[in-house]
Amino acid sequence: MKLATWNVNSLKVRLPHLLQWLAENPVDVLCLQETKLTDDKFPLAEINAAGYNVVFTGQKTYNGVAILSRHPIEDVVKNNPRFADEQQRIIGATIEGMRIICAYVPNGQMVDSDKYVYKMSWLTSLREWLCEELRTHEQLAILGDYNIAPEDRDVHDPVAWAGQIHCSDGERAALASLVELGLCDSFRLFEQPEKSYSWWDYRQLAFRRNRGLRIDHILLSPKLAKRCVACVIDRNPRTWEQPSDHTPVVATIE
DNA sequence: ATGGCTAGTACAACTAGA
Repeated sequence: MKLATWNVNSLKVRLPHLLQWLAENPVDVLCLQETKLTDDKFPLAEINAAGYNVVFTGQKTYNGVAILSRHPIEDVVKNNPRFADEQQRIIGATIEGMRIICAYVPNGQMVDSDKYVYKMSWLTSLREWLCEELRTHEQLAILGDYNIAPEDRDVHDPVAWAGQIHCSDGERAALASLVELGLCDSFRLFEQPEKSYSWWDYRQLAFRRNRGLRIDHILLSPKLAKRCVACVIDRNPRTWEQPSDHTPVVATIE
């Protein structure tokens, strides 16, 4: 089983990339973030034609998440039941006995801003909900754009980013508290190339200079982590014309 | 140098992303 996550930064613009990537990488499950589409505009027929079932929850202009699957999708949940949220940032479902949660964690904008406060309370509530979900689902994966670089090695310039948004102690502690639930960062189960990132700014040739952050993650429950044999970042779509600023992350479960 | 791109909304510049 291959599980993947990709922040597409507008599914309307990136649908051709999505279809091309799926044709080259026929993963079992793909979680999308930042679809930026209301549900009536979701490209259901195109995704079905590519061989995928899909569930989604979106809104105008911002946010929006979806789960694509080659297998049947059951027990769908939209948003965190413990957190009343106008913003469509979470969708979960059970696929082949695995609980799959697709999450688009708030950006936070600036440390101590209103958006940062929202990000932190969103993460606190996420932890509480995941704690419950883990009691009933031993095989659980939470995939998405966390908007948090876990460690300095996940940041191209740790000095410049020290204490900044995505790298602050509060955000890193919030991510660590998810890990304390028993979830593990599948990427770090394996030896990885140095300077591995999943996002690069559109500006100043950041991708060409590999000035990026690793903020897209696949966290696995202990049972799934034991079965995980690989986790890779696929930089290839970031080289395509008119790319998303994020690139896919793929975990392989045996 | 707090900018630099990109996408959405809507048709002129804004907000937002990270």
